[in-house]
Amino acid sequence: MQGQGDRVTNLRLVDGAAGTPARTGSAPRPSTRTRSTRRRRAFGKIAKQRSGRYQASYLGENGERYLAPVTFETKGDADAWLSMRRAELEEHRWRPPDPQPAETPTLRDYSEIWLERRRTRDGQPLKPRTKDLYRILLDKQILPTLGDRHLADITADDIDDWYAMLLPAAPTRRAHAYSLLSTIMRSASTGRRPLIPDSPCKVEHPTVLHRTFEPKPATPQQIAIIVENMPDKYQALILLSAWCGLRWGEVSELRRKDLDLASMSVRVERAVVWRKGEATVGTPKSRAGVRTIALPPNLRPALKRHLAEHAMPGPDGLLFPNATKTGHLHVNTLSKTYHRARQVAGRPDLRFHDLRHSAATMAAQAGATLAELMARMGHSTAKAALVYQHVAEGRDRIIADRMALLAEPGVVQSTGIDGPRAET
DNA sequence: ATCTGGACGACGGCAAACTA
DNA sequence: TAGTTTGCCGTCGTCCAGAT
Repeated sequence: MQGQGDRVTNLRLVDGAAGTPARTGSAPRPSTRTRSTRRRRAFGKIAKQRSGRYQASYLGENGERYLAPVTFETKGDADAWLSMRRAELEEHRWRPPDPQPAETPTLRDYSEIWLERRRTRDGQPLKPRTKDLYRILLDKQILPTLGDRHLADITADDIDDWYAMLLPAAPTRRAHAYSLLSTIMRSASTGRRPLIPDSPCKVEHPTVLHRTFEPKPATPQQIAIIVENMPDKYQALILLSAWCGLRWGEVSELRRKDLDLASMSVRVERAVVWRKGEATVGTPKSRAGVRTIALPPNLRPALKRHLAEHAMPGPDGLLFPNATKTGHLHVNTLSKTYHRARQVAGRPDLRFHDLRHSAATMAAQAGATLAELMARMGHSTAKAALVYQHVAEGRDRIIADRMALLAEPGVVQSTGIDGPRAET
């Protein structure tokens, strides 16, 4: 049904296609040639373009002239296409082509290519997790509703309706889906050869409102209780997460060579990502994630014991291998024991990642400057680190109290803060 | 034979972090 | 700041080994 031709009113679009190869999903490619090319044409017209390609047109039942949606490489191909239209007319199968331009690909076709070719701003392919997410968003949220629509047919109203239909109960997913569709449509409307004049994604305030992030750090006492209640082989892992702020992907990729008990430091230069049951070692989340962190001396005995009893052998031996000692530890492995341990510590709300927040808060309370905190946590922007500085602002009270001591020597005041010190 | 708990994979969901 | 990219969390289900 598609590909019979377009009204002359769509001439501009057709002209735009002249000189370019036939677009996908357009006219069926004729495979046969007719013998009538030398005779005067009884049906339709074939015009040679400046590009050297051939453009076919014919009169429909309604007397209106229709152009083939693509130009042809040879005159024979154009002729064959006309023969097919002629047969349709003679057998009364002919229908006027869809008034909407049909030569833009469907959203499904376009997004498949888009996903394969997409590069981040620095020219890298998408990370596997991101590609997985986009795949799911396309398959579950976007394509079932809009996949068969041609790009040029999708209106802002369609997008509004689709957006309204998405489950508001899952705001993040909804925002992601919209954001992805918006990006794809923008790609289609820009570049060297835009397929549509403008992106139809016009939803106002589509993105989820960012909540203010409030870390609820654990105290050193709570951390100690959690550690005590973890199986022996995971205790050092909790300590490193809670005191050095390592992310899960970072701590589970640590190897013997990364840990230096002589200088009491740990080197973070790799992270592991799980995808479809497979662990992949890559770079940390950000470039600033590569760092060396000084270890609080209080961790030494536990780390030493861990190296002796649980880590895999050799400099490349994983510090925290899986049960069979054949590979990386899966995050879910810890969940049950960790949940039990945090319950005992009276902190059922403390997620594993909050251990990292605890480390940052303690570092800030111990007097780390913004730059020191960023380096320690592997933050590349100040935004995240500032949160912890804010949390530790009680330090200002201490400073003020101590300043008062300077004025009144001999008067001892409580600081009111029993905050942790990195050197304890 | 049944139960229990550890390990871990899949998946839906949210938040953190980065960048223009 | 908005938009984009990436990682983490909780839950459910399955498999398996050891205990009852």
